[in-house]
Amino acid sequence: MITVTNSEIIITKDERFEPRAIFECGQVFRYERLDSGEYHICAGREAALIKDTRDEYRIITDNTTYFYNYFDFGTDYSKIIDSLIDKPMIKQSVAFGGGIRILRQERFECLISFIISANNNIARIRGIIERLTAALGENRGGYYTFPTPESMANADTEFYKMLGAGYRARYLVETARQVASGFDLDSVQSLDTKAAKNRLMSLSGVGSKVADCVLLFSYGRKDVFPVDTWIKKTYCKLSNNICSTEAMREYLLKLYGEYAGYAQQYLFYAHRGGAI
DNA sequence: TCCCAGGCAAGGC
DNA sequence: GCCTTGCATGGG
Repeated sequence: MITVTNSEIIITKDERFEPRAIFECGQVFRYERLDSGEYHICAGREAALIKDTRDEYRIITDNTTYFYNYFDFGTDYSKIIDSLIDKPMIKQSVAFGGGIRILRQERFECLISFIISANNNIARIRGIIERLTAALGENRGGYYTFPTPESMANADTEFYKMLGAGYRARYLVETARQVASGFDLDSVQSLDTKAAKNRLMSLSGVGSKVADCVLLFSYGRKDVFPVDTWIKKTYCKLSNNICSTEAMREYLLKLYGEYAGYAQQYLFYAHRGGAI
């Protein structure tokens, strides 16, 4: 059961909702696990604290409407799992990470985050994003908002190198400037998935994998299948030895169908986490 | 230490 | 079109 008040969202533990799985499955980077086991999460201009009590989780925030949508509480995950569970390779992954929810993230934040993610590791990605928000975000007393396209467009490549972005610095400048000067991220939603992907890939630093992640995590598209190095390593063997990135992506997309994006997250989290 | 990371762009064929 | 190569950085 999910209960919403004006200061918290309460989720009983029989729901598909597991903070550790949701935050540590690699879909998002602006979270912190506190010593208490609570999670502090920043998203766009908002923030929330997720508490774990004996019988329920409580999302403490002054914007419950935002986080109700952010955590995708309008979607029935048990139904999705039911439709996936008999497909190949999925059962153990769901047993491990069945509490994942695919977050509905801010588009620009998600785009920038996954440009930074290219050929990078999660610990470093988090550090770069943290320094980026501290430098260009707005201080809201305890946390920073994600920078606007305009503020990012006004910085130069040297600035992003200073944050540790390395050779991605140029991509960040170019993409921020494209978005700030008229590339309409919202209008991409009206396109079908293939056209939306091509549109996103016209941005600097956005290739097939980053575009899939952005579509999955901030456009609610589930007919995508991001293939990264972990998926590649694991599924070369399990995909009929179809091992080139694009061929594997097509194969797994077709195999899991309309819910491929969910399947991908369950598989990624379980395999990368070493559970399988 | 040395390998590697939620890949991409550019250049060669 | 497909394949190869170079790439900045720091975590483990």
